[in-house]
Amino acid sequence: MQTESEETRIQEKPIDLTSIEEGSSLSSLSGGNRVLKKGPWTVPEDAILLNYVKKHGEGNWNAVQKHTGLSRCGKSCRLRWANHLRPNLKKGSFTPEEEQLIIELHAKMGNKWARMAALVSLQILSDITGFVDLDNDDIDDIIARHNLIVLTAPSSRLPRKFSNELYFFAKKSTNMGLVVQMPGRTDNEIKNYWNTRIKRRQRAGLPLYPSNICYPVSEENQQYKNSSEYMLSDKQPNDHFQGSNFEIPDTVLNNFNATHGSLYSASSFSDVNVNSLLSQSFEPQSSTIGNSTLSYMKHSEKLYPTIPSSISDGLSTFAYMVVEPRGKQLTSILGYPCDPDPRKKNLQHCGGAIPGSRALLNGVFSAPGPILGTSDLELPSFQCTETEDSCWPPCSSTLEATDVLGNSPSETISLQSDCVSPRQSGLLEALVHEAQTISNTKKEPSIINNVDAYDLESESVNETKLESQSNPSISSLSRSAGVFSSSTSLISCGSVDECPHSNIFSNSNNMMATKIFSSHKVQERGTSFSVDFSRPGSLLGSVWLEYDSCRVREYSVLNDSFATLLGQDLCSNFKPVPVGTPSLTQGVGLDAYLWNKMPHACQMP
DNA sequence: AACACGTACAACCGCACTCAG
DNA sequence: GCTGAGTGCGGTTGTACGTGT
Repeated sequence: MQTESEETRIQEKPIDLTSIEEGSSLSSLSGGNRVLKKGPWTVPEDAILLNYVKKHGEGNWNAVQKHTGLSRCGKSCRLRWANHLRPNLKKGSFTPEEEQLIIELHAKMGNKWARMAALVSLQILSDITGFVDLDNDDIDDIIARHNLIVLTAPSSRLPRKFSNELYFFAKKSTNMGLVVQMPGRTDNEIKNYWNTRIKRRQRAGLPLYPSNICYPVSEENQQYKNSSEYMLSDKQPNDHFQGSNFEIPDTVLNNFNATHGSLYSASSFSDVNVNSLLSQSFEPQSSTIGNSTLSYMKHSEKLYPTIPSSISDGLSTFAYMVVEPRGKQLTSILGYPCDPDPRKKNLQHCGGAIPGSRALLNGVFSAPGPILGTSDLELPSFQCTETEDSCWPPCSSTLEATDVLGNSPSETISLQSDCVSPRQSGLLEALVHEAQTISNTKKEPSIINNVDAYDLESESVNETKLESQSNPSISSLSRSAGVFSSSTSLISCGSVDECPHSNIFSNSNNMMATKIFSSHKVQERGTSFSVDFSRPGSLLGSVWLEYDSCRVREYSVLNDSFATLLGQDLCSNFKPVPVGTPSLTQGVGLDAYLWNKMPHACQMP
């Protein structure tokens, strides 16, 4: 927490490293006699770190000092980023619902702050979107009973670089999918909250857990310890939760089904993406990508009445991408103040780009983001709040397409695709197909990524033209391609007819092999699905696509995250769950994998 | 106004884990 | 298999702020 006086003091400092180092009254020596500053971060330091992440992405924090001269150790940089600079952090007081959830989670999990943070963030997602009303139920049970496929992992098992705020949801038998990067609470927040709460309660002589938290902590924790897969364990210790009446609002789903639409949701599609845009201004804008222009809509429900208000209400925090069915517009609904300007509607067919995404294209990309020093950002943190519509608003900046590795924009990716129709197919399925397509066509050396030709009406997975650069990662992903799908359409990642070039972005340098989850159902029907999760664009990028331009570059660290999450070895480790295999998802399709039921690679040991 | 105390939060520290070489 | 770098997590500490006396 930075006080006003402190902030004033900080802002008086010039933004140069000298001042930072000179101001290191609290400093220590590290290796090489490098003086490392301790204590509160200053605005210049934040700017340096932000700029670094913008250029290089997350990770390799120790390199920050080397590359920027910032007198902070890598751990400090990571912490600062994770707890304050990272976009989509929800700050402010905990809501009663959050508090209740924390209590429950702590009763079940103990001091697993990071994991609790992820789950609390999930609740936040629920609150905002209305898509998943967790209603304090056990999340695993919810996921199972509602046929959700969830790609998430307890943060402790997440591979490196994977944002533990990143979740993927897919409602089976629908065309809906959610890819969400949680506007979450940090573990530190929850930890602090809990500690203060404990102290308060202890001081007041109150029991640690309210009476409605009836399961003993020790027992739960013991079970938790015994289960390496708590989060999505087969049998949760609190099975009494299963009696809860959780329901995903079918109306939400039906609305989309009615239009054969699909929904993506993402609050932030890339930490780095957004972060990279921090220097951008806040101004509504449209984006031009190739021949396409992206538009942002402020009031999505007006333009797209099928979007439940509960969802649209959350657009200030989340970015949603609605993928309309074939013959309809592909519309991006971004979780930022969108421009209802009808003049920009003509751009909708071109799909969308996520503000802040690094999915920068050859065209002009609208990159929303606060400008340091020009926005009313809360200092020292830049995180969004639920109600901050101004968080990551569109801006009229043009970003040079530069990937996380600093590759030049000229290193573009040529994408070609036949139009995708999400009808009768889920985005995920389309993605699965995409990966397969990649696998089948990876031999084409000149282009990195493919674009799906995914005729959902016929459920054919042909007509896809993949032009993929000869890339080891592609090969890797192809080899590791597995299946992650259900018999029904899960996610429609495709574009529409008007968008013949559904492009997925990929950073060849960061591309990782695919991890694909297989449904026995899929295998039963012999469908060879494969999802290129090394190109999270398959999950995400496909909706913030460049449609007209055939050359795209993937700058999304989110993609990296997905790729990392999905890893490189899943396929090899993956063992399809046999039909009839007992599952926690009793009565639920086995393709609704929970973590402990997912392919091994999903279960980070 | 000054002080003490409690609260909230940022940041640091130590340990453990992962992964590449 | 070993080692070191990088990273994540939980515990702890430091500090600013609010409030009551």
